[in-house]
Amino acid sequence: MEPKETKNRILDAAEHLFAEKGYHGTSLRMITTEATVNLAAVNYHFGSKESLIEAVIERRLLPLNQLRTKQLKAVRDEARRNDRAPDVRQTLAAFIEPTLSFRNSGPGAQDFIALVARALADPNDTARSVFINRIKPVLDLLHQCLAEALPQIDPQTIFWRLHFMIGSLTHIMHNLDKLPIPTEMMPTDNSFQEITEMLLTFITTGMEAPQ
Amino acid sequence: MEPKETKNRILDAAEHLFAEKGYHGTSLRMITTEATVNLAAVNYHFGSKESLIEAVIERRLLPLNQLRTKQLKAVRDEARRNDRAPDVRQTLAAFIEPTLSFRNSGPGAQDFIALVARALADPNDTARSVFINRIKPVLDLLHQCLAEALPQIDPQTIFWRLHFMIGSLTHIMHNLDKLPIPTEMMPTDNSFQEITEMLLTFITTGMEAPQ
DNA sequence: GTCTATACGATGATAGAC
DNA sequence: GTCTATCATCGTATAGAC
Repeated sequence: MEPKETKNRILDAAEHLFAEKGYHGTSLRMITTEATVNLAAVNYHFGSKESLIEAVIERRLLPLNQLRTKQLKAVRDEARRNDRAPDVRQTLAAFIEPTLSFRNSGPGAQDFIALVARALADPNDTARSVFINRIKPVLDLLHQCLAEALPQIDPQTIFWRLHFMIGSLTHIMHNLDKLPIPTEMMPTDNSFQEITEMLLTFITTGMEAPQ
Repeated sequence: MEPKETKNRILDAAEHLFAEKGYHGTSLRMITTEATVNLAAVNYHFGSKESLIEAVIERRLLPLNQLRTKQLKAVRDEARRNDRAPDVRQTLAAFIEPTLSFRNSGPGAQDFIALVARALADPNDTARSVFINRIKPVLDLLHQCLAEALPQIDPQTIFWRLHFMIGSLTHIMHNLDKLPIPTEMMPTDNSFQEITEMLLTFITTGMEAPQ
């Protein structure tokens, strides 16, 4: 078996199981069984269970953050070229849309989101600090763009509203297909796109609220 | 030892450890050691580990939901008596403020919030379904109040905005003292109250946004 | 009724031979 | 890279002391 093949099979299985059962709820045996590799292969390729979850997170997060950064800079630079402030909704969309299209890129991506949601809820998890450290530069850039877009609002207020936004985003991404949703509350079709628009309206309006 | 004393010691220790290490990360032996009771006391008083976490959740959640329900009904009935629509900010405050004052009621309450955040992130956790089932009636009441307050907005849209709000609320409650917050972003004093006001402004404005 | 000491079967982690 | 023997720890059950 090619070496890359083994590593990826382990990463896929780990992503899936960590998402479903949590870090402590998943054993190395479960992972290696699902990946149909030998138990000791994890220690061989990744060193430890803890390094494995770090690798799982970085594999997805690095390209995602690159895309977010690229889109944010595009919005900011376009506004600067035209000598005006960036549009708030456009700025927020530049951050949010990569997250959402990523979510629809496959079942592994949804597992990853569940994994991140877990990591954020875990006060001691190593996954938590990996995630937070990696996303901080993107958040700083987003904050800077919003400060340009909303000069009338205190940067401190923008900072907190940004965290309210992150709460809404992660909550809805993680719970969209897990919530007990009455049928009459479900948008008719292409529901995901509609809910995305609703979210964007909600947070854009909240972000622009007078102090 | 008084019988209630033992049960409460177990509940306190379980709340603390489940919040810190998660359900699977906590063993009954850790709990009974921290509570300085015998290992078998858990099974005697609660039957199983799973029943124990249910008891942990219900102990806090029932009074909290009663308070929320009472305040929501007060706002609604007051508005009806005066033959006008309920105020949106007041309605949201009736739901949110008990949560926040509860959070400040002691260290055990903060553990409980961390526990709930964990439960919400866990797709399979029994704690999750206990929490969701218990809070559903309150959410239904809140939805009904908001529909009265915002007749111009589609109930379906209100429903989703309500979930965006819950995301913001749980995220900020859980992460308030865990986020890496630059000192210049921290409100000068009584920060918790200020952040609450900011949250209320954010979600009220978002909730009232034109469709 | 309440608590304790102890045991059981299952399962996970790990080190060392190959 | 793989296999296996070994050990720790888990949740739970039970018998009996107070």
